[in-house]
Amino acid sequence: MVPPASSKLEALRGILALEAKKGFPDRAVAGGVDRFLEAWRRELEGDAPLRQRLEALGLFRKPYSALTPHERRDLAERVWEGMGWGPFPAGTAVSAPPAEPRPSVALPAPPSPQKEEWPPFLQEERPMPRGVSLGSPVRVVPGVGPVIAASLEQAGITTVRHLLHFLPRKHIPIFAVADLVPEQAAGQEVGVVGTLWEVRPVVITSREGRSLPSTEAVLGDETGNLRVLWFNQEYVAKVLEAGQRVFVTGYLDVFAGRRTLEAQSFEVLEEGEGVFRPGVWVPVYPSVRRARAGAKREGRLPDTLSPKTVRRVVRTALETWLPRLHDWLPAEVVDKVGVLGLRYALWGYHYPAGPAQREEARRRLAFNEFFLAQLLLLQRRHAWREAPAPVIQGDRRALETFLDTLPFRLTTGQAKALEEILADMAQAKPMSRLLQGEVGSGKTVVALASMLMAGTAGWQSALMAPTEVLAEQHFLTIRRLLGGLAHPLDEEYVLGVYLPPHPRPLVVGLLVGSMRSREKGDVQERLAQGAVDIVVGTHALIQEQVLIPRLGLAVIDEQHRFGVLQRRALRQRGEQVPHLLVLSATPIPRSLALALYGDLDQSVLEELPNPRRVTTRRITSEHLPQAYQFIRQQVAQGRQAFVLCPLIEESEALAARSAQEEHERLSRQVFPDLRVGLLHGRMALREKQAVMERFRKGELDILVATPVIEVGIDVPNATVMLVLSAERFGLAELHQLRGRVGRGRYPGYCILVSEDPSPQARERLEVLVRESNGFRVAEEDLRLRGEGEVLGTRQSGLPTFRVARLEDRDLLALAREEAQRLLEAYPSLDAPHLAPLKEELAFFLKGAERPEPPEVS
DNA sequence: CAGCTCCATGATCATTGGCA
DNA sequence: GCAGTGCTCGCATGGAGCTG
DNA sequence: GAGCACTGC
Repeated sequence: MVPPASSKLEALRGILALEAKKGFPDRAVAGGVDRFLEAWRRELEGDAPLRQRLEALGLFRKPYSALTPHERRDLAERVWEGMGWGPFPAGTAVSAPPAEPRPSVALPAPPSPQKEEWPPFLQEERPMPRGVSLGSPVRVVPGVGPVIAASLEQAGITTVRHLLHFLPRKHIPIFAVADLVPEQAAGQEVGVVGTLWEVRPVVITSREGRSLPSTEAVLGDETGNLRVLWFNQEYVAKVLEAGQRVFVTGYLDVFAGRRTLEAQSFEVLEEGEGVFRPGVWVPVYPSVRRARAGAKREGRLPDTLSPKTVRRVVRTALETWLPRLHDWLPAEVVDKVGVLGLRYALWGYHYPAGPAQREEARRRLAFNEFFLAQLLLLQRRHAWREAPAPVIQGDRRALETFLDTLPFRLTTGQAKALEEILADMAQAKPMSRLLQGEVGSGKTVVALASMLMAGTAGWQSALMAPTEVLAEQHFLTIRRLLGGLAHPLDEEYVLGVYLPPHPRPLVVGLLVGSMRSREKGDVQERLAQGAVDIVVGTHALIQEQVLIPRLGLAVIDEQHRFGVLQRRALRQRGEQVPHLLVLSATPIPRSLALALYGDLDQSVLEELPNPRRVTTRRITSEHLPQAYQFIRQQVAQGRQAFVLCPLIEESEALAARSAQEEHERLSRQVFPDLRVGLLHGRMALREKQAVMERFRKGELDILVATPVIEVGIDVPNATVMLVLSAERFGLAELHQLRGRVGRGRYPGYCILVSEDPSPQARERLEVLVRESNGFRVAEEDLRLRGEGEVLGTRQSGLPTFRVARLEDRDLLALAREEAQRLLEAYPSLDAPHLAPLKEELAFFLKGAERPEPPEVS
């Protein structure tokens, strides 16, 4: 029921004290003191003695708001003494007589007046209790029983260490009441800490007439008061009572002119719980699914652990373990780099006392990621290069022959990269090199030249692509590049060329899963006999029982996907460790490449052999007719056009369908008079080859395609690239795609069609309109994805970077340096004092094993 | 298209009465 | 294992955006 | 009010 009216005495006391402190501005109660008084007076009907007493003191005589500050002070003092509350709090002087109450805007209200202090318990140094360590199961955390433990484990959190590293999804800022203005708190969940002055049940009738038994409360801190409302939660009124200190989160709303907090959760605070105070950010963790315990009544059991539970568990883990946490990063590194100690970083990432703390904490954790990653990469590199590789010195004259038959000359970049590769292969140490350059920069030529050279030296090579489609593309490209040579052998899947003065023809074979088994067997057999010098394929190459006895050079086209694990598998493929060349089509800024490919040397193809002139524009589908008109014009001038339909990842079928539909539509309705072709990944290789051939020859005017054409199509006469649903593509991908046009004598046009009105989507695409340099596009892309989407995720068999960001390049460089230094001193990290580090490294590495997708189809 | 998660929303009143 | 005690946590629903 | 952790058997 309604609390007795007298319980409001405490509230009144608080209000008066607060008014006194601030100089009687009538701001202690949202909506004015009068609002409070009036409501109260009504309730006092049932308590005549008290009412009379108060009236005698003059409390209800005139509206509070009508009094001058001096009169208010007199009144307050009178009431205070009259009620026997002891000496009246002196407070500040009455607010300066600019008689008018200050306009509320004049309150500047610094958002977080507190200093960002660290909780003192972090400094304590306590020994780890016996039998317990960071690796102990979560069960050992006080408050975690079988159910919670099982739930956490299901979410991949099995040990205390996991708990400490279970990072918040976001934070809820705690505000001082006065700072809680709609402009500050708009839309986001906010927290407030304060004392309850009043709690009462209210019934709210929803618009549809349902009645929601709810709870209303007034909460105050030193800066003001706030109405708090719990919809449909009557029990709150029974649980909370006036006088308690609570922490409440919710959404700020202004209803009928009053600020109201729509509560989401609350927590009663014990005395001295200092964690919750204005300025601090409270973590919100990803929700954890509740483990279905013994099939107890499933009725009305939320199937997720409550956020509060998760928060509590993590917090007790932090509080219990941080004081005993030993920083595994050597102290001199911590000092030199100038990052926080591990304890502070972990605490600060969970419960930062302000933005500065959070950023500092984040930087330390980012450094962790970089540092551990570098250790892994460097170790990996070391391991790779430990075993001897064949010394390969090809026939230079044969190389000349090949280069001479090309319709173009190598750029200086290509020539340089090739020399680097050849030099590496001539060493007895396995090459470990990354060749970077966007599509069209001529990576394939370089790779092919290298493989041919290996062939002339009597060694086999394998070129591996992440998907069958790409493997086929590579094969076709190679076939074209070898076009100028004599072909003693020219089958669908096998191709042989003479490379004078090398006496024996060099044979290139294709090997992908979808080939007929007879042909597959054929290629495999020849491969095993050493009769195929260069094999192009997918993982099938290394996963199935394919023997490549004289494998000397492995080239991996790392289209974002290929993991280090596969690289490792390569090792066992031949009789020796092959040289390794990794191709990457995504230009990555050099500094960043270290983070992902730190185990590889780098060759970069910066310039394009044929700089394109491509004009790029962004339109919405309203303007499609004009775009079609434009295509029509170009075709009339003898040019050709691509129309690209998005590939929805993992769903070749869908993409094929949408491409089919588009093809249908264009050929029937839009361009019935033109020759429109269709190309998608589901078509048989033979068909694809035929379609592309026709397009190349100019027998088709328009080619509707899926991103199959990303690689390998080179049709100088094509000038228009129309991309539908462009927002579904990555920027780098789009950049590559537009590289498909404007290759010949004619300028190219890229038209990006996108409906997405969001500013982000627009800005992304605008980058392409503005930038023509692939590296800069990539950089912009990374920058825009920034914040949340970090370093391109699971690129190279490394764990995902979770907190590291692009802006942390400085840290990356430092991490690399320190990792190198450390490994020089302790190559296998065996020193006793590095044991914790090794342990952490293992923990970090585990993050890499899980997300590696099997990648079979 | 489905199945998840996450996130936002959900609602009002009463201001009197009248005298040493 | 099992029961008893004492603790903490506790709304409902619909729409939106993401992943498979 | 229910589930859960924890305690003591």
